Amino acid sequence: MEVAVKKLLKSYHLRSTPVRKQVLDLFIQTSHALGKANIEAELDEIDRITLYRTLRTFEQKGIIHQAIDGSGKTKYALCSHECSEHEHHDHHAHFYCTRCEKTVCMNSITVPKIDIPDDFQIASAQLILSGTCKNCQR
Amino acid sequence: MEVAVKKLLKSYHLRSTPVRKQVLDLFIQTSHALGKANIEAELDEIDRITLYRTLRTFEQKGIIHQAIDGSGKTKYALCSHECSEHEHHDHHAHFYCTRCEKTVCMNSITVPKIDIPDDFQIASAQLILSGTCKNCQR
DNA sequence: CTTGATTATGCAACAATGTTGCAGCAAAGA
DNA sequence: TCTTTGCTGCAACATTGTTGCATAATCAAG
Repeated sequence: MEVAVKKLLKSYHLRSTPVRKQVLDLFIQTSHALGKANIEAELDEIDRITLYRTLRTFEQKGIIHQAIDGSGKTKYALCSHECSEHEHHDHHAHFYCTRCEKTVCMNSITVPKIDIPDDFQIASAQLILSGTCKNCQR
Repeated sequence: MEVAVKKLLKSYHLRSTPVRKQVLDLFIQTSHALGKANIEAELDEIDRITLYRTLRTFEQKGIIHQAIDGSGKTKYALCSHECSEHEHHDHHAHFYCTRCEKTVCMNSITVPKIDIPDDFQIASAQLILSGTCKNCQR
């Protein structure tokens, strides 16, 4: 897997550095979206600023996307394969569990077609769902 | 109008203070959502912490709601009349213009019914649209 | 109109997050 | 191995979020 991550980075024209490999690997192994605090907790000793820039770079390259969930914290999740540097395709829903505070991408749910006044040009649409997830229900 | 704002505050069981009147008045006169920085710029000399608490209070009482727009900044807008302390009804879309960075509520657009896996209990749903608004198109 | 109970304000202080500049170091290809 | 290019980590600072506390203002009762 070490090799896979390396290849992945290379395919995005990014250098394989320890930080990037760790962060990317963490995203691959995690099923929910991750905030900076989460990542810093998982990867001890990681530099705050380097992480900030790593996430920014990954986002620009289309490796990860922001998972806006209304929690006020910026979270990120792996993009689906159609994302690229030039176009993000994160038009799926994000579900935020208010109990465990985890956010997951729901790739199966895409944002329905919306009827908009002509005055507005829509470039992207996102759907935020919140409630309680399976694990948090009794 | 001075009187109207006062009455409005009273109807929410809030004391009429200069700060609250100013902030509420600003919301009434503004057609788009406002972030803390916007408000501080408009109302010079306003105390940062007081503003923070004022917004929190207004939100709790159902006077304003957060307009999440993916910009990373928390913005607020007036609630429609159906909101109360106990239930927010901000299930309309928010449109974020990436050029002028203004966010507007689109009360006419409600979030469509979504088909969700049984595992999840949805408590609320929000729709974020972004692109360019009328003014920012040439 | 005064007064007293209650609530709001503003300051201090701190945490978390976002952001840039820069010097030194590491990666990738020649 | 060397050189170029890009990444890292530190310093430094801005913005936002948040709580405690003493003082001041509001509002209703008298």
